[in-house]
Amino acid sequence: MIYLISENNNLLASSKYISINTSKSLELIDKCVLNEIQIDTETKGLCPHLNDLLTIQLGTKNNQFVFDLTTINYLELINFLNCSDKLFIAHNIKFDYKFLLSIEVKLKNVYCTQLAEQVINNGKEEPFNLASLTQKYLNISLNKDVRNDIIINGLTEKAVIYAAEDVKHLSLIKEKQLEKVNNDYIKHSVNYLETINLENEVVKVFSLMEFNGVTLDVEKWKTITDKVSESLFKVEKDLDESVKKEPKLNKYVPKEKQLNLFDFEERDLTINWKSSKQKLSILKDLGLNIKSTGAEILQKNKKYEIVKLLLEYNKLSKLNSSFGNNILDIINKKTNKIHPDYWQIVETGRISCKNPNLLNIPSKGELGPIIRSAFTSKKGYKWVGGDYSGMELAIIADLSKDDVWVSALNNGEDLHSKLCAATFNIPIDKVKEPFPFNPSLTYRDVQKTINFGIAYGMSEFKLSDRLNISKQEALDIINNFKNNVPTVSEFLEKLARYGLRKGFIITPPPFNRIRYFSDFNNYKLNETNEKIKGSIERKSYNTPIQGMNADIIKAALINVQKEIDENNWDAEILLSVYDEINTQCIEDKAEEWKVKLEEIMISTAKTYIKNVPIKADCYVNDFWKK
DNA sequence: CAATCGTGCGCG
DNA sequence: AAAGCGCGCACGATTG
Repeated sequence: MIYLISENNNLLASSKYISINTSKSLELIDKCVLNEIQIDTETKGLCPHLNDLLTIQLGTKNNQFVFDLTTINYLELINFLNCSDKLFIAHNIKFDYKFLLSIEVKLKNVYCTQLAEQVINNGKEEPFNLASLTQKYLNISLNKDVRNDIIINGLTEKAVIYAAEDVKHLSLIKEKQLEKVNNDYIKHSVNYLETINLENEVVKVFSLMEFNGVTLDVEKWKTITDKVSESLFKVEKDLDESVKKEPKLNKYVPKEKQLNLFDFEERDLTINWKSSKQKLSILKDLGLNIKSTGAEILQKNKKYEIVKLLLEYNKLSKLNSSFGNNILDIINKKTNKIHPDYWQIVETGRISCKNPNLLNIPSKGELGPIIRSAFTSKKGYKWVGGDYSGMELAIIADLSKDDVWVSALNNGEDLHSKLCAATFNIPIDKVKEPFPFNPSLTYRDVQKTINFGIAYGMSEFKLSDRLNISKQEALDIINNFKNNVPTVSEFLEKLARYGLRKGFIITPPPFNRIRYFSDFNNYKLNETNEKIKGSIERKSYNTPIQGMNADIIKAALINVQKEIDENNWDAEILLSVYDEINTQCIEDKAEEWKVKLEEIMISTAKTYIKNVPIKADCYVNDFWKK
């Protein structure tokens, strides 16, 4: 049965549903709903700050309630939602949650059928939109065409029925999903229910983060981007000039330009230095034997002036395009803040971010910290942020239980230096001396490359390339490394064997996040295909480590938000970048909050990583620091 | 002319 | 570029 709660006279007379008032409907809901209730919203657009919330639908399999917010007084409904301890089930709940925030509703318990589906089929190429799930699990086809109708025509009879339909099937879908989780547990001894719970908790934090947004100091940003484009322009001219001076590149200089002494144009060459193809052709004509124009290759040919300039040009060009004034167009007209879209689950369990991507804002080099400093806390508030240090190394130590790694971290030794001394068989006080095969690096630099690289399946090809040494030398170093930390090597190889045997890999307990390898079937068809095999092996190495890191940071976000809510901190989480959590807090509490934040980050990680110490460093500032 | 692909690089 | 993992974005080149 469909119930409509509306004051719209055009709708009230239909025989297809029953019209009742809010009190009566909430009474009914309380009576017929035991512990879970399905929820959905219809809105005038995608932005909770700019577009109105039109309806809220609550429902069970048998009864659906459509609240027409455009005509009723919904205070009572708000109160009901805020106080309810029931589990609210929705598909893509982050969307609805943000719109509920706009009318000051915060649901306590939620289950998102989309997130659950993503967890269950993580890595498989299966659709997870509502229509697909309804089809797949219940063999019912949903008609989604009416959605745009609501935006154009408002609530019609057809729309009421459609809106009700959306809160009819989610409970059953949830049931089927949990059945599948249970079956997988029986079949593979993998229980990723904990991951589903984690995602359903942390989605509330991501909703808040998106809703609250981040402040960008526009004037500061413009000053920086102006400086970048000015430098870019200069380097471009220098590049043009050096082409004109180089006889080998004569063909890029038009004849008439060569003779023209009174050239008043800004540029007289037509080379597009943004074009990889043109760059490659020019560098080849200059005499370089290269196959691509990536930074790593250019770095090795810096004896050419043009290459040096090109490296500088590429850097500035990247900053100018990817981190230029485009971002200003994304600033919300109403809040004057940036509200990015988080994608909550990528294959390893990490998040991603777009419109704009706040996970790759520059932090390195001369300009990085300046660029980040344009992200500020709001007036009267301090930016309180922090990050875990060496989390992935700690995870490797914790999971492998390798004596060398574990004891180094437990004794507060420098892991890179210690391993370095072992790999190269040199005294520990000599690790910062130049690496003989490539004196621009130290032994310790080389070891760092290995520690982060080998653990993810880096081969002698890449290592030799990276360090400018022969394949044999690289191979010797790798073997030496492996012999010195055999437990780490065994641990990683075990993961690779598991991945190749099962076609999926899981992150460590308690989360046991599963990741299927979509190319596993291709591997089974031809097990000698080293390309696919190698790829699965490397993903098997990397996923548990990167994934556990992601699981932990999500748990930390949940705990930080819990602390804010339970103890009424005047603070909010602004953004989380891999192993960073950034918040803002009212000025006079900021120092206290910093201590608390650090404490929560550390204690959260400690509940999952038990064999080695965990460090987090937090700070109080006026803006984002690196 | 729009859609898609390829290259390259920002972050961890 | 097959040969370290995970992303999103911009731009040029190609395709249809």
